[in-house]
Amino acid sequence: MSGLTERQKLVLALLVRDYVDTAEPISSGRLVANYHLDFSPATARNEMAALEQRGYLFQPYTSAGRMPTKEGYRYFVQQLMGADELPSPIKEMIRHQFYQARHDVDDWLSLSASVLAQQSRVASIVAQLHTEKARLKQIALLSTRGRQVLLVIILSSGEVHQQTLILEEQLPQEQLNSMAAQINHLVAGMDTIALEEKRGEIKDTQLEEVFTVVHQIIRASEVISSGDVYRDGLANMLSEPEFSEPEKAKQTLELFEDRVMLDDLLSRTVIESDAPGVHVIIGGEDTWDKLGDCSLIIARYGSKEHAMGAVGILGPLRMAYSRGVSTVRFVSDLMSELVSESLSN
Amino acid sequence: MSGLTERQKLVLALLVRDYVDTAEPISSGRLVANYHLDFSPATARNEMAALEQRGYLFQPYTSAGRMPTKEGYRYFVQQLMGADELPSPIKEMIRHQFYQARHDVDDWLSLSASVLAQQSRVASIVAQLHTEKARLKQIALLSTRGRQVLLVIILSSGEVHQQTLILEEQLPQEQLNSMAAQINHLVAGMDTIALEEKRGEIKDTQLEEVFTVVHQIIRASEVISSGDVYRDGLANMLSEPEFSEPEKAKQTLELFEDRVMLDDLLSRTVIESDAPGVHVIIGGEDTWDKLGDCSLIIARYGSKEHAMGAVGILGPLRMAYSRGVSTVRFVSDLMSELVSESLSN
DNA sequence: TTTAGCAGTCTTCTATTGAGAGTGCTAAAG
DNA sequence: CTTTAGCACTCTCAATAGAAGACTGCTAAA
Repeated sequence: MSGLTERQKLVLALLVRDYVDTAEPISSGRLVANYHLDFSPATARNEMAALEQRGYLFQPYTSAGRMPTKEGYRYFVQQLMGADELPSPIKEMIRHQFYQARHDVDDWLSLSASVLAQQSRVASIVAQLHTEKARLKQIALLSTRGRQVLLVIILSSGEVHQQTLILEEQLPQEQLNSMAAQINHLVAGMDTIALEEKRGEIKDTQLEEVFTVVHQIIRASEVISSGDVYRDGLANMLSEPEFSEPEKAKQTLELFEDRVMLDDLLSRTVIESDAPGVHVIIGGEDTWDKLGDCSLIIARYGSKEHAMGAVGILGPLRMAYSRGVSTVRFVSDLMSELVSESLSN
Repeated sequence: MSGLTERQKLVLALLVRDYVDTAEPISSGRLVANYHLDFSPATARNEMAALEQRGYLFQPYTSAGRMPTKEGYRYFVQQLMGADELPSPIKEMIRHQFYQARHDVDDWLSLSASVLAQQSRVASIVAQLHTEKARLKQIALLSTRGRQVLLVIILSSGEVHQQTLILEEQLPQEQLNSMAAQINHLVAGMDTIALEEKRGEIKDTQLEEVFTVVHQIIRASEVISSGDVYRDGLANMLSEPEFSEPEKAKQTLELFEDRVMLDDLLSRTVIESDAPGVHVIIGGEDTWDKLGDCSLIIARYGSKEHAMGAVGILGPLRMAYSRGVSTVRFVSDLMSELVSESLSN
C-alpha cells in the first residue's frame, strides 16, 4: 500500500479542518463548495471512499457525511498539519503576563496553566517533574505555632519540599536552628543511600524524627513522579459537544482528577521519551487507553539537567491541533527561557 | 399565617426525603404507599396543596407529582431534619486515616477534602483562612539554585507563605542567613503599618527587594481571604441527574474553578458570621446568587483566635442534607481537635 | 479519469395518537 | 368539620407513521 495522493491529502486536511470547526460529519458537496475545490463532489466522494478504505475516515451511518478516525487525526498531525503560529499581539500579551509574574517562580506554573486554557479553549495541565537523582542541599526548621514546625527541604535540583511537623514538645527557634545546622552539616549533598548510612550517628530523639522525615521525602523524590500539578480550563471542555453525554464528561473529569493517572501520563510522555519538542497523543489505545477519547498535547520545559516540568493541554479528539501545538510550544519555550535565565548568574 | 400542622411537617419531610432519593416528582399516592401513612392520598393531596400555597413545594407541570422548592428545603433543614450521625465504623475509619497522616499537617487538608467527597458523594472544598491581623513572626531565605532563593514567611498565626525570588546575583547561603536575620531583627512582630515605617531604615538594595516582597505578602494576608483551596469529588457531581444538561454542569464547574468566587463564598459564610457550627446555604438568591442551583454545607474548624479554615461540601439542591451536615460537622470537629492538639505544648 | 444523474438509504423532524400518571374538585361518609 | 372515594380533566411521555432532506454509491457518459 503506497502513500496518499496529493489530492487525497488535500481532502483529508480540509475535512479535518472543517470537522474540527463544525463538529458535524462533512459531506462531499459541502467540502467542495466551502473550499472552492476544482473538482466535483463526485470526485471528492471517490477520494473520501479511498480514505475510508485506509481507515482515516468513517461515516456514523450509511450515507451521512464523514468524520476523521483517530488514525485520520494522527495522519493529519504527522503529515499534513502546518504551523499555526500564535499571532504576535497574543504572544506579546503572554510575555507581558509572565513579565509581571517574573518575581514569583510559583506563579509561572499557574500562569502557564491559565494561558494554555485560555488560548486553547480546552483544559490544561502543568506539572513540575523531577528526573534527577535527589541529593539534599539543605534543610531549614522554622517554628510556626505551638508544637508545629515547618520543615523546608531543598534538593540539589532546586526542588523545594515542605512539610509541617508536630514535635513532642515546643522548642525555641534557636534550638531548631541548631538542629537544622546539625543535619545540614551531617548530610548535605547526600543521596538516599548515603543518608541511610548516617542514621546511626544521630542520637537525639527529636533530631532523629526530623531525619526520618527528610529521608522519606528524599526517597519519594527519587521515584520519577510529579510534584504539584496545576490544572485549568476544565469548564472549557464541558462546552464541547462531545461532552454533552454526561457519561463521557464524567470519564474525562475523573481522568483529570486522578493524580496517579496524570502522573503516569506525564512521566510516560515526557520523561521516558527522549525526544524533545511537542508530543501529540491522539486518543487512547493499548498503551494510552486511559486517555479514552481525549487527546493530549504536551511538551517538556527546562533542560534535563535542571529542575523541569511539563506543560500541556487535554481536549477532545476533535481539537485544533495546529493551534494547540503552537500554543504548547510557545509556552514551553517561554518557561524554558525563564527557568534557564533564573538559574544563570 | 401560622405554622405548619404536624401532618404537614410530616408530609414535607417525607417528600423531601423521597425526592432526594429518587430525583423524581413525588405523587400523593406514592408517598402514602411508601411510608404506610394512616391517611389517604386525597388527604395527602390536600396537605400538599397547602404546602404549595406556602411556597414549599411546586409542580413541574399541572398534574405531576411535587418537588421541594428552595424554601421547602430550607424549612426542612431548619425545622424538620434530624441528626443523621455517621455510622461508628465509618467514623473510626476516618479517624484512622487522619491518624496515619498525623505527622503532616498539609495532608490533613487534602485528606479532609477526600473524605468529604467520598462520604457525601458530592464535591468538597477545604480551605485555609486567615482572619487575624497579620503580624510577622519570622522569615527565612534559602538558596535553591542559581539566583533563585526561596523566601519563607511565617506569620504570628502560624500561617506559612513562600515565594521563590530571583535575585540580581547569586548569593551564598551565609549571606542570605544574615539578610534574613537582619529583617527578622528589624521587623519581627510587626504588622503592615509598622512595617511601612521601617522601610526607610533599609539601605541595601537586595535587602530592600526582599523587604518589599515581605511587605506585599503581609498586606495580602490582611485581606480576609483564603490560602490554598483543596477540592475533590468533582466527578461525583456529574453523576447527579441535575447536571445532565451541560449548561448547568458548566455553570457549576465554573463556580468551582473560580477562586475568587469561592473565596467570597467562604469568607462570607465562615468569617463574617459569628455563629459557630455548620452552615447550610441552599441555593442562590440575592446575596448568594453566585451559588445558583447549588447548596453549600460548610463549617469552620479551629478556633477564632487561631484563624484556621473551613471545610464544606457543594452539591445540587437535591442533596442529603442530614447526612451532609453530620459529615461536615464530624470532619470539622476532627480538624479542630487535631489543630488544637498540635498547638498545645 | 472525471463527472452528471439518479436510485437508494438512513436520519431527522413533525404530527398524531394512546396510554398512563396524577391532580383538583365534588359529594358522600365519618 | 375532617376525611375520603370517585371521577373528570390535564399534561407528559413513548410510540408510530410519514414526509422531507441529506448524502452516498453506482452507472454510464463525457
